[in-house]
Amino acid sequence: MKKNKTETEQTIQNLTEIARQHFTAYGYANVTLKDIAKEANVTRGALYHHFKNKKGLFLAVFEVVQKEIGEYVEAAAAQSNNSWQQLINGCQAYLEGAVESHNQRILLIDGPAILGWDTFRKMDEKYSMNSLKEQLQMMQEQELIKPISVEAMTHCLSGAMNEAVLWISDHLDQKEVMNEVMIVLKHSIESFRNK
Amino acid sequence: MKKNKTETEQTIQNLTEIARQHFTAYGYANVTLKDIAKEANVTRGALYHHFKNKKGLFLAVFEVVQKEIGEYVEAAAAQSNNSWQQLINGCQAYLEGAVESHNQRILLIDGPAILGWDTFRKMDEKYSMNSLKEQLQMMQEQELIKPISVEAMTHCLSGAMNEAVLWISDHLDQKEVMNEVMIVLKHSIESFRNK
DNA sequence: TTTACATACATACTGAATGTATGTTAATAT
DNA sequence: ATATTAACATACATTCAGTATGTATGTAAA
Repeated sequence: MKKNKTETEQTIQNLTEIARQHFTAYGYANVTLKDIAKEANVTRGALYHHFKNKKGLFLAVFEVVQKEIGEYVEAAAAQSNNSWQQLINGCQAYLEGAVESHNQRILLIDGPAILGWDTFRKMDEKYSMNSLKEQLQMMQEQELIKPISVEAMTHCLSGAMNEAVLWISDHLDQKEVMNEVMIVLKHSIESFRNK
Repeated sequence: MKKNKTETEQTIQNLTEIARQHFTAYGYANVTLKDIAKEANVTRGALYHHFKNKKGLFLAVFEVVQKEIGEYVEAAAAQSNNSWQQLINGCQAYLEGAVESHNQRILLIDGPAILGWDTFRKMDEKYSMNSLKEQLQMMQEQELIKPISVEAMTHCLSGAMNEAVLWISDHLDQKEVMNEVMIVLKHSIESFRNK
């Protein structure tokens, strides 16, 4: 019953994708591996063959989601060559990406709880938070930004955005609310400017 | 085996307190009701008599923790009669309270995941976030603060602080790191000032 | 080309933990 | 004095995660 590589790849991707849908819709605790396996037309045995355990499956999904958003942010930032504008673009893209794709639950709610804060932190730094930090770092080295702790700025901005995402996402007029958030963020960022 | 009211009260408080310790130390998913009941010298039956289910027990603990911190924040703010200073004091107190009491896990990690975002949000608004919002509201009405969305400011500040708490709490030099955060927060807050 | 082995699953079982239904005892209201 | 109900205990059902084992198939070396 051994399948060739592309078929195997397909099985894994199937499971990951279906798992993502389930985690997104119902939340980690309310998802059963049985249901996921069933929907993917395999048994739980197959699932356990490819993933260490339920947490392992979640981790795989989590990585996919973070990667997606990370790339979206980078792309948005790259559309300008003004440092300040890059920063703003990146922030806005992060909000948009996280809100629109309905990834909040995986990304911001279950993520820390299931993976544990330390793992979550490492992942977050690896993907989304890192590009923010590097941008700030770079701007500080160019003396565009005051000599404030870059780490502290990064965490505060990141935290503000994460909370904002959750807040925005349960509003009907998301565009409106997001604009309000962006105004606040712009003010904050502006307060870091070296005058 | 019906006990009088003070004894009953004691049972409930016992359970709540022991539960709090367990949730704090091990996290919601790694805590069993059996262990909690055992440590409180009752059976799970008693626990289920007083609390609807595991989530209900967690909710009770969560409320206690939030209330504690909320009061600490209010007290700190009340020590000044300058609006700006009240705001700063409140923020610092929140950081201190959340960091020092090792409540991060209950408050910021398991809270949203277990209670669900909507419940968590309501609780958060009821206790900690509400006083922040009212303070900002008041200051805006006095035209101390620019006409920016108070809600947006509140969420951004709150989010920044929550993330900061988690970041601070896995550092050895917490005082140092907290100071760095406070500098960032002060800058952000300052950017809201009406000039 | 056969043999040895690894891979990709399926099946069946175990164990832990939540939740529920029911029983029992003591306090309180009538 | 008695009925009722609160405060538990006990026993049972259920649901999943995880594990152990079995099996068929592909692959690579002898």
